[in-house]
Amino acid sequence: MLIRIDPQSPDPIFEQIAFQIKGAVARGDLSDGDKLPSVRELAKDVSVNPNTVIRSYEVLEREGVILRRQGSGCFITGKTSMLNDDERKRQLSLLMRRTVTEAYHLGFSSEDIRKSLDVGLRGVHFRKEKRKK
Amino acid sequence: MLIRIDPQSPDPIFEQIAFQIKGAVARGDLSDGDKLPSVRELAKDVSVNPNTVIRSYEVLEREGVILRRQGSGCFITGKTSMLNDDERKRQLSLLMRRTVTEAYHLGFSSEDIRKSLDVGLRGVHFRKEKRKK
DNA sequence: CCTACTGTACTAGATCAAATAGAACAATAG
DNA sequence: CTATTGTTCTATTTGATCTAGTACAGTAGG
Repeated sequence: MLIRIDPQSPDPIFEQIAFQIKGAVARGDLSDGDKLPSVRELAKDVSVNPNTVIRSYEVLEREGVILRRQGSGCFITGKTSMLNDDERKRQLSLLMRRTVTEAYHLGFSSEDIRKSLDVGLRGVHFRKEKRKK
Repeated sequence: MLIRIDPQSPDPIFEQIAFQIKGAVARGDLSDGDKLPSVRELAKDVSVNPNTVIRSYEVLEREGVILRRQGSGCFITGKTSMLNDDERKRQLSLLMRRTVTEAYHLGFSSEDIRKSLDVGLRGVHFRKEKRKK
C-alpha cells in the first residue's frame, strides 16, 4: 500500500486516504478480496493517528468499497455504491455539473474536456458485475 | 441573482456562493461586464454574514472570474484561469482523475460516464477568447 | 486455552476553518 | 457632500479534524 499524504492539502487526511484506496480499486491495483493493511499498520506507515485511519475505513465501508471484520481485517468488496438507481444518477449528474463548470473556468473547450475524460477513463479497469438498467 | 444555500451541505457557504456564480457564468446567465449584487445586498438576500460574501468574492477574483472595484462594485470579467498552461493542464488532469474515480465507484460504465459528461457540456455556453495552444 | 493479532469504542484535548458580529476606513458615483 | 460600494480589523462561537491514550471485542493460529 503506497499511500501518500499531503499535509498541505485542504482535504482532510482521512479523505485523502479513502480516495487513494478508491483510486487503487478503480485502477485495478486492488480488487475483490484483497486485504488492506491493518489500522495500526497503515497508521504507522503514514505517520498518522489510528483513529484517522479508522475514519477512512468507515467512509469506505459506508460507500461499499470495503468490508471490515473485527479480528481478521478489512477487505475490498469489489462492489459499488449500494444506492438506488435514482440516487446514483443524481450523484453522477451533480458530479459532472461540478466537473464541467470547473473545467470551463480553467479555460478549456468542450473538446479538451472530452479528451481529458477519455484519458482518465483509460486509466480505469472496467470489468464489474452487470447492473440492471 | 438566485443563490441557494444548503445549510446541511458539507461545503462551506462561501464556496457554495462562489460555485453557483461560476455555474451561472458557465451557463451564460452571467457574462462579461455584468454586475454582481453588492456584498451587503447579497448577504441580506442569502441571510449570511457580509464577511462570508466577501470571502466568496475574494475566491472568484483570485480565479479571475470577477473584478472587484471599491466604490463601484463587482463585475464578471469573462476571462478564465490566468494560470499558465502547464498548471491548467495539471489541474484538469487532477479534476478528471477525481471525477472518473468517483463515477466508477458509483457503479457506472465508461459509456455512462461519457454520456453524462456530454449532458453536462450541453449546459455550458462555450464562446470565449481563443487561447494559444 | 492462550496469545497475538485484528477492529471498535470511548474520553479528553489541541488546533484550525468557517461563520457571525460589529466597528471603522477607503474609493467611487451621483 | 452623501450614499453606496468594497475593505479591513478584532473578537467570538461553533464544529471538524486530528492526536493521545486506554480499554474492550472478535478472530486466527499454535
